[in-house]
Amino acid sequence: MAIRATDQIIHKAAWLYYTHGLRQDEVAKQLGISRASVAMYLRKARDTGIVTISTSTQLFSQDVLAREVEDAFGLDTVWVVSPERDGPDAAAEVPVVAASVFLELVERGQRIGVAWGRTVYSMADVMPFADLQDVTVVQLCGNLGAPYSYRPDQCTMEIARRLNAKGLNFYAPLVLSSERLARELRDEPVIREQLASVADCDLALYSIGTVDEDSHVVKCGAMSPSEVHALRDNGAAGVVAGQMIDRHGTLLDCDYNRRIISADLNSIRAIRRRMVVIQEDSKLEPLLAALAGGLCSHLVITAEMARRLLARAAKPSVRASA
Amino acid sequence: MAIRATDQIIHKAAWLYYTHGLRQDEVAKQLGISRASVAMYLRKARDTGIVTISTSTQLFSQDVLAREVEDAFGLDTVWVVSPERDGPDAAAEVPVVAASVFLELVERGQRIGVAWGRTVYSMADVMPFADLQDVTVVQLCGNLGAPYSYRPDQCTMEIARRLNAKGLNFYAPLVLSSERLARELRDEPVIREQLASVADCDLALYSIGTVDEDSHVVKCGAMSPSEVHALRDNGAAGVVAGQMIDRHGTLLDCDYNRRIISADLNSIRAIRRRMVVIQEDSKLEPLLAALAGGLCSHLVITAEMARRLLARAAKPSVRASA
DNA sequence: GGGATCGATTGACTTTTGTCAGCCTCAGTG
DNA sequence: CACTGAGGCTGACAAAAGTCAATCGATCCC
Repeated sequence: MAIRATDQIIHKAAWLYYTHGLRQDEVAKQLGISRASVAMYLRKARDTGIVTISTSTQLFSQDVLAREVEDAFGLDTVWVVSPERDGPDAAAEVPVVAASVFLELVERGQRIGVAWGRTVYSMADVMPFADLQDVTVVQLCGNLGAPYSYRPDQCTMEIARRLNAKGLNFYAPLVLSSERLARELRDEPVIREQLASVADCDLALYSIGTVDEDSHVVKCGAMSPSEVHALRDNGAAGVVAGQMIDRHGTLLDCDYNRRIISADLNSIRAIRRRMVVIQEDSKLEPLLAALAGGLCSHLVITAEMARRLLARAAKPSVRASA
Repeated sequence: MAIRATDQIIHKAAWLYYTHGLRQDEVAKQLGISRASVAMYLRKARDTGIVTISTSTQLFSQDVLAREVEDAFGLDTVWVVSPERDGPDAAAEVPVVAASVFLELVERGQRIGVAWGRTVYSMADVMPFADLQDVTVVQLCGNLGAPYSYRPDQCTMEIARRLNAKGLNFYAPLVLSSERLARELRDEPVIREQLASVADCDLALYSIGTVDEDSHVVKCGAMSPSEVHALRDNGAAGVVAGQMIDRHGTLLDCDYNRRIISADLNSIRAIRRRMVVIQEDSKLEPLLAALAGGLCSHLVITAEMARRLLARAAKPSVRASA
C-alpha cells in the first residue's frame, strides 16, 4: 500500500523528533507547519504505533514481573528474585534480597515489628550490619520453642543487634491452652501495651505460613497435625503472625485463634509498610489470602511465585492513578 | 547481586511513566523522591536501553524509488533516503536510517555478522540502545588498524553493547603478507570455526568498498594505491568484507584475496538477509557488482543512488511474486 | 575523629510540550 | 456565486519536563 500523504508527514515528524532528537519547534520549522500540529502528529504517531516506546523485558524480566504484580494486586513495591544461572536457586536467594530490601526500608527513629518463622530466621542470618540508632525492633507475637537456629526472641534480638537497634521482646507464649488464660494474659498491662503499640510501627516484617502438617505452627508444637487439618477444613488458608486467616485474609473465628497472644490483624493493617517475604513457591494460597486481606504492601518473592500470582490475579487491571 | 536497588528504581520510574502514563510529579510522589530525580532516572532509562523508543522506517521503504529498485534488482526490501531541505544531506542520514532498519531486522536468538568500514562505524555511533538478549554479533572479517573512531573489534563490540547482545570478535589480521601464512591461519581451529559459523548467521551487515586510491582498504593500509590500480585493471569492481570482487560479484582470482582472512562469499550468500548500506553516491559500480553477485537482499541508499541504479538496471522486469 | 572529596539529590528556574477555542480552507450545494 | 459545514491548523496559554547550582550525605584517608 502506498503511503498516504498525511501519514507521510506524521512519519517525518516522528523521525525528526524521536530519532534525531529535534525539538518540536525545530520539526515544525523544517516541515513548514505549526508546532501545535507537530505535537498532534507526534501523538498520532505514538497512538498508531509508528513510534513504539517499550520498557525492556529481557534484561529486566524480574523487574517487569514485579511491576505486573504490583499492578495486579495494588501493592506498593514488589521485588522478584530470578534464579541465576549457576547460582543458588531463587528461593535460597529470597532472604538475602529481602534482608537488603528491609534495610533500605528502615529509617532513623522508626519502630519495626517482626514476626518469626523460618524465612524471617533466614533473613536474620544474612541481615547486613548497619548502624540504625533510634530504631526499635518489636516482636509481633508470642514465643514458642522453635526447631530452628534461634528462638523467636533471639531472632528479634539478632535483627536488632545487626541493625544496632533496640530490641523489644514479647514475654508471653504464642499459644495457650485455654481461651480464658490467653484473654487474661492479653489484659496484663505489660502485654497489652506491647500489643497496642503494634499499630504505631512504621514497618512490619513477616512471612505467611501454610495450613498443613508441614506448617510452621505444627513444627513448633503450637498445634497438632489433626488440628491443622480440621482448621483447614474450616476455611483456614494461611498463617500470619501465628494466627489463622481465611482466604479473604480475615481472622478465622476458631478456638485456636482465641488462644493466641499476637498482634491484632487490624493493628498490622494499620502499619504503613507491611513487608511480606515468601521463599517457597508452594505458598501461593496462603499468600493470596494475605494479599486479599490487605496484609501486605511490600513483597519479596521468586519469579515463579510472581508468575503464579499473576495467573491468579483477580483483576489484571491497571492501577488507577492519583 | 541479583537485584540492584538503583536499577530497580529506574525501572520502576520508567514503568510508571511510560507504561502507566503517569506524570513525572506523580511518579516522584509514588516513589518518594523529587521530580528532578525522576527526570534523571528517565534519562538514564532511555540512555541504557531500559526504555527503548523506536521509529518505524516505513517512511523510507514506502517510496516509489524504493519499490522500483526492489523490482529492478529483485531485492527483498530497499530503503531510500531523500534529501531534506534544511536537514542533513541524504548521505549523512543513511547510517541513521540503516541503524533503525537494522534494529527492525534483528530478532531474539539470532546471530548477526558485521563487517567493518566507515559506514558501519557511523551506524554503530548512532545505533539506538535495545534489549536483544540471546543475540550474537560476530565479526565477518579480520582486523586492521583503522583510521576511524573505532577499531574493527571495538565496532563489533559497540554494536553488541548497544543491542545488549554478545559480541564475538575475530582475532586475526584482515590481510597477511603471504598466502601461505593466511592459509595456515585460516586452518587454525579457532579461526576456522568462526569462518564456518558465518553461514549460520541470520543477518549480515556491510557496506561495499570502492577500488581506487580513496578506498577503505588503502586507507587502512591493507593495500598500496598502486596495488589497487593494478587490481582495478585486472577487473576488481568492489570490496566486500575486505575482499575484491569483479563486476559480476564473484571473488577475484588474485594474490591479495588469497592473503585475506575473511568470510567466504558463498557463506555470506547463504545468509538469508544480507543488508548493504551505501552512503556515497560514487559507489555505483561497486554496488552494481555486489548486486550482480547476489551479495545483497536488503539495501539502504540515497535517492540519488536509487536513480543511478535504475538508470543502469539490467532488466527492468517486475519482481516475481511469491 | 575530622576533614576532604565525590556522587547523588533537590529546589528553583527555564524551556519545551500539551491543549483547545477559534479560525481558515475547501468541497459540496442551492 | 454565496452559503454551509467539516476538518484540519494555529496562537496563546497552561502544564509538564529539563536543567543546574547548591546542598546533602556517604566514604575514604589521614
